[in-house]
Formats: sequence, C-alpha cells, structure tokens
Amino acid sequence: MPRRPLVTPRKRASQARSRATVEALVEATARILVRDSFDGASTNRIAAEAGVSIGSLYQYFPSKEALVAAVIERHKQELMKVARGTLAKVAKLPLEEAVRRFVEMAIKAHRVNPKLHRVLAEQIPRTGKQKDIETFDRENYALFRAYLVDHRDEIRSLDLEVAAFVCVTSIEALTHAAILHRLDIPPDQLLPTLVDEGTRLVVQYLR
Amino acid sequence: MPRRPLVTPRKRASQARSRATVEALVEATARILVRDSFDGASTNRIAAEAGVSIGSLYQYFPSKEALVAAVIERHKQELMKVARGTLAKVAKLPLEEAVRRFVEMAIKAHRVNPKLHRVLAEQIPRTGKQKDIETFDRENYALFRAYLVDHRDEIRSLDLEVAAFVCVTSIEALTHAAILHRLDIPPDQLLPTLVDEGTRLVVQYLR
Amino acid sequence: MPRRPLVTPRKRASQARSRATVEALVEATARILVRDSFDGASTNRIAAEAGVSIGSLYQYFPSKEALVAAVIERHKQELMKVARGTLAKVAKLPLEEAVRRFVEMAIKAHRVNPKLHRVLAEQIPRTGKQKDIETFDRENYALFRAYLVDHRDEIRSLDLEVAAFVCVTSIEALTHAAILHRLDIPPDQLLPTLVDEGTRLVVQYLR
Amino acid sequence: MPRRPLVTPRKRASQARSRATVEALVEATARILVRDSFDGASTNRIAAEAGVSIGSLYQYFPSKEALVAAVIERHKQELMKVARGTLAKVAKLPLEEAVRRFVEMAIKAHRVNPKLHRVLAEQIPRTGKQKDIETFDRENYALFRAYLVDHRDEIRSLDLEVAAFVCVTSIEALTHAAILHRLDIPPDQLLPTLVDEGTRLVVQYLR
DNA sequence: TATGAATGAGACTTCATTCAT
DNA sequence: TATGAATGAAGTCTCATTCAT
Repeated sequence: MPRRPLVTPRKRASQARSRATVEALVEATARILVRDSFDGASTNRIAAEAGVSIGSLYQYFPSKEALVAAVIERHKQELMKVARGTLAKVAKLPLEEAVRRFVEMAIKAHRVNPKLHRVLAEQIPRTGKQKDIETFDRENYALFRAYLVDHRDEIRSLDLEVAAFVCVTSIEALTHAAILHRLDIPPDQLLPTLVDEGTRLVVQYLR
Repeated sequence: MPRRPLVTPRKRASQARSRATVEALVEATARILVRDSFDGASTNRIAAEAGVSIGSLYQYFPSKEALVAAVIERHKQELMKVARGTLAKVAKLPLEEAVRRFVEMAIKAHRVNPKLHRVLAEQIPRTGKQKDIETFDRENYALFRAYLVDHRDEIRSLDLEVAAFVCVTSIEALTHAAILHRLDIPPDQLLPTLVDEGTRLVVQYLR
Repeated sequence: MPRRPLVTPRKRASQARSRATVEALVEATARILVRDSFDGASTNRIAAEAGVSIGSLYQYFPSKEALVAAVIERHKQELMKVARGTLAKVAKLPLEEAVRRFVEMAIKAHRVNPKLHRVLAEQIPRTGKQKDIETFDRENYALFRAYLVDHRDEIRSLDLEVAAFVCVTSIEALTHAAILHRLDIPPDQLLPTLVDEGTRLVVQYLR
Repeated sequence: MPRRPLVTPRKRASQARSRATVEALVEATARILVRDSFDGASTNRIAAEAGVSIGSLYQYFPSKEALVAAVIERHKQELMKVARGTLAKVAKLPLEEAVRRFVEMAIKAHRVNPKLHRVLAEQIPRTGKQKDIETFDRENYALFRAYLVDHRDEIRSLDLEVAAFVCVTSIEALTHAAILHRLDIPPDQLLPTLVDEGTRLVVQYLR
C-alpha cells in the first residue's frame, strides 16, 4: 500500500503562495483604483500596496492592463453571481414582483463598491475588455430573457431579445445615474422611488 | 464725392489669427481623441496635428485637460442646440408623437460623432467637467419636464421631476448602448426598432 | 530773427518716451527681482509689469541679462553716490568718528533695499558683471584709501591698499551678514552693537 | 577540520550598487556645478555625467535642488571636519597663535575647491538650505566662542557671542574675497599678507 | 522565484527670443 | 516703432518594464 505523503507537496505549497500573491495584487489594484483612480495607479505603487516586489508583479501579470482586466473580471464575476442568484430566486414569481426584485438587485450591486464600479466603467474601454463587458451584458440579457420566456403569458407579444435589452439597459442606467451621480441625495428617499419607478417603467413596457 | 471711409468692422488681424489658432487646436484635439483616444492624445501630438507650435498651445490652454474640456464644451453646446430645437418643434405635439421625435433626436445626436461622444463620455470625470455635464443633464431634464408640464393632462399624475429623470435617462441609455456597443448591427433594422421600443417604454410609463 | 520752435521737437518727444520706456523696464525688473527672485523673472512678465510689449522690451534690451545688468548698474550707482557723499562729509573728521560714520553708511546702504541687494548679490556672477562689481569694490577701496592717505598720521604705518581692502571687506561682510541673515533680531539691539563693534574692529586694526 | 564559513559582512550587492549610484550622482553634480555653474546643470546632463539614467537620478533625488543640497551638505561636512580639527589642535595655544592657525585654516578651506565653494555660496539661497548654512555658521561661531571662553583672560571683557560673530564673519569674508575675487594675484604674495593682516585684525579687536 | 535597481521613451511645460503685421 | 502671436529648444519628471543578482 502506498505511503501517504507526510507533508503537503512542495509544489502545492508554492502554488498556494502564488495564488496568494496574485490575490494580493488584484486586491491592491482594486484598492488603489478606488483610492487614487486610474491615473494614480502605477504598477510600482500597486506592487508596494500588495507588499510584493515589482519583479514579482510582472511574474504574474504581463502588463498593467492585465492587472486591471483581472479586477474587472473579478468584479464582473461577483456581479454575475448576484444576478444569477436573484434570477433563480425570482423565477417563479409573477412579473411585477420579479421585476421589483430585479431592480432591487441592480441597486444592491451598484452599492457594493460604487467607486470601483465607476472607475471600472470608465476604464473598460481602455483595457480592450469591451468585449468582456459585452459578454457580461449579454449574459444579463440572457438571464432576463429566460425569465421572460417562462412568463410569456404575463406579457404582450414581443421580440424577447429586444425586450431584454430594453429592460436591462434601462434599469442599469437608472440605478447607475441615480447612485453614481446623485451621491448627494439621501438613499432613504432616493431608493424607494427608484424601485417603484423602475419597476413601473419595465412592467408597463412589457404588458 | 468723397468716398465713404472703410469702416467695415475689420477685426484686428492679430485677433483673427489667435482665434484661428484656438479653433485649430480644439479641432485637432477632437480629431486625435477620436483617432487615438485619450491616452494617445499628447499635447505635442495635438499641436502637430493643429499645425501649431507647442508653445502656442500653452499660450491658449494651460493643460491637456483644458483642451479636452474645450472639446467637451463645444460638443455639449452642439447637443444642447439640437435638444432645444427639437423640444421647441415638438412642444405642441401630442405625447406619443413628441416622445417619438425626442427619441429620434437622441439617436441623431449620438450618430453625429459617436466615437467622439464615447471618448468624451469616458473622459469627463477626468477633466473636472463632471459638474458641467450634470448641468447639461439637468437642462435636458428641465426641457423635457417643461414639455410634461404643458401636457399634464395627457399623463397620469406623478412627480414630473422624477418622471423627467426616468425618461431622459432611459432614452439616453438605450440609444447609447444601441449605437456605441452595437456598431455591428445594420442600422436599418436597429434604428426603427429602437425608436418604436423607446417610445413605447416612455409613453407607457407616463400614461 | 529765427522763430522759436513752438513745440518741443518730435525727435525730442520720442526720445523722452524712449527714456521713459527704458526706465519703466528697469524699474519693473527690479520690482520683479525683489518680488519673485531671479527665477520668477521672465522677460514676458517684466514687459507686462512695465506695461510694455515684449517686442518693445527687445527693442531696448538685447537680452534678459542686459536688463539685469542695467538694474545692477543702477543699484551700484546709487550705492556709489551714497559712498562718495559719506566720504566727502567725513574727510575732515578724526579716525574713530570717520569710521563710525562709514559703518553707519554701510548699514544704511544695505537697508535701502535689502531684498534687491541680496538678489543682485546672488545674480551678479551670472551676468558677467563680476568685473563691474570689482570695479565697484575697487572704487570703494579707493575712496577709503584716500581718507587713510589724508589721515596717515593717525594710523600705524602699513600698506594702505591692503588696509583699505581689509577694512572695507570686513565692514561690508559684517553688515551683510547681520542684516541679511539675521532679519529676525530686533534692529534696535542689533544695529548699535554692529556700529560699535565694527568701528572698534577697524580702528584697532588701523592704530 | 571544517572550514570556517564565510561570514564576512558582505553587504548586499544591491545596496552597494545603489550607494555607488548616489555617490556618482553627487560627484557629477559637483563637477558640473564647477564646470557649467548652476544654470548649465540640468538633471539630464548630471545623469549623463554620472553615467546613470535619468530615471535612476529621480529614484534617489526628487529634484535638481535636492541634488545641489546634497553637494552642499557634503561640502559643509568636509569644512566642518576641518574646522573642528583645527579648533581642537589650537585649543591650548595662546590667542595670537590660535587666531593665526584659524585664519590659515579658513584659507585652506577656501582653496580646496574654490570654484565649487563659490557656486555653492551663490546657490544656497535657492535650495532652501539657507537654514542649513546658518546652522553651519552657528556651529562655527560656537566653536570659536568655545575657544574664547577658555581664553577669557587673554582678551578684554566683551559679549563672546558677538565677538565670535565679528571674528568669524570677518575672517571668512577676507579669505573669501581674497581668494575668490583675486584669483589673478599670485598666492605666494597674497596669502602671507592675508594671514598677517587677518590675525592682526582679530587679535587687536579682541584685546 | 523573488528582488528592486536601473532604464529611457516620452509626457508636460516654460520662456527667451523672433517676426509678421 | 510698437505689438503680441508664434516659436521650439530645452528642462523637469514619471512610470511601465527589464534584468542582474
């Protein structure tokens, strides 16, 4: 019978370390992006913030863009997880209730890390990650479209592809504008209105 | 008979010259912004493109940001002119027709110089012109709100401030997303749909 | 009988204007040198301060150095006038009294425009006016030497050339150091001490 | 017998490398200051002279002024070492002999690198190192004052603070003027006179 | 693999000076 | 002669990236 190895394999250990380093770098990039915005984020500063040498940074990321892309990717995954979760929970609910939950989710997503969201939104075109974001949007559309397919009988007859685009884009824009450009308005007044009006906008459009 | 003295308001040659220089610089900035995006736009390159020495550039604009801000300002003025014109022409029309025209205008505005529009949209936060753009948005809201006030009886009772925000933001987002992120789709299919759906979205929401 | 010209000759008028322009430029240079020190003094700024176009500036002064040289020259002439006046008034006084007056004069000279004095002192090497300043020093030495020659019997026998160098240099250094580097010390304590000690230093040396 | 491990405190190679770079930069700055004076000393030129990239220069010195300040500091330290050494050697000597040695030291200090001394003297106000230089002067005063305190009985009763200021300033000025502005005079005539007269000036003043 | 010193292209900007009007 | 727009060399400094240790 083969002996059980006594220690975790070296390889393993170093892989774990690598992963920690990568994680630290992505974290540091996000933090600096938030704190200093894109122009203040130099690779040297990121390395320092991550407690990693600049040489190591380039061991794991071939360029600054790659680092930003990783942050975008991570943020995107988080948002997608939230979106998928919500859609799943909402799948059986009737139209109005489902839309309302969907709007609430959009708001919540924006409020997780609004500054990061804003910086990324601005920087995406630069990183050549535009495609990525479109993928993201498309999955969002697809998720919403799936709901619509299941609830075809609650809505008027229309091209569901187009409908998903219209609804998702509108909700996204309303929450984005409301939250990023209206940070002055106290949320306890803004948000309920936003939910009500967003819901109405979409529901009326679909019926 | 004595000849009338030449009193044509001949602008001082030098003034004309400097205005031409300023104009050339703003033009060149816009062109380069479109061609190379913000990061490719160095003051040296802008000056070269404008056929002007770098020294002259700094005689009129204290920084690269100032140049971009001037382009933004110019673009904004153009858009505002279009918006004001449209709203004026539309003031007497019934709701559905007015909204349709409004959507068409939004599309037209985006199609004038979409790449410039996109780059500016991205660069605005950087130039400290955020305030400016919010002013712009607010005037847009105000224009639309004025229409709503005049046609109060065609719509349900609701806070017109909020209504203007919801409608303008949605239309803007739909056209922006459709035109900037979907440059691949043939316009002859996209645009009619966009007009129809956008109009329906807003009209249903307001009624 | 020749008619008296009714107006001052044109030529004259323009010459007067020229002189005024030159004067304004030198004045402005001195003012800016004091206010902004040498590095802040650009020709464009000087022209503006003088209310003269940059083109005119170069009509009268071939370079920035020439402007500074003119300021130095003017300052030097003022100091020399004071020095000559003092020496004349002092020529008949006995040694101790004469030296005391001389020290007082050195202090007064430094206090006329200490900031200008300091800036010029720093900038002289740059303007190639070093020679000029040595001329200045030499005339100072010569003036003091002349006094010593007249009062040979009040002092011990020594090379008067050397004596003048030692005395003038020491007095100059004491006042310079005391006034420029000790602006914090209240003058009502500093100056009397300075006069007493400077006088004693020189008188003891000469006797 | 096991070999002793090599425990020579081998400095980390990288540290040695950076110290060499810093050293080369300061050296180069001094050299260029002497050769081209302050205005001819650009950071690019300094880097080139040091055989170092401009990037490295800015890794260690945040500005041109910082570089000059470093040169000043180094020069100051050298002078201070000489001054302390001399004062120590002279502490037990009687007044006249001590002063003579002190004057000789001042001359020697000026003759080490007179051109550098001159340029630095001119540039000090610019580097914000004025305070530093006053510290330097004050330590000089203090050193000389300490001698005077120990030899109080050889001199008349007077404020030793003031006395130190008068003596040190005078000696410094005489040597400075003699050596920097009279480079034409052959030293074998100038220097002995300078020592004799400087000594006499100070000794007579103190007695 | 980690380190961090070194690199250098290139960005922004200033200012003495020229020259067309 | 006055004007001031225009010039462009030259300066300071940053930062993504490389590479010797």
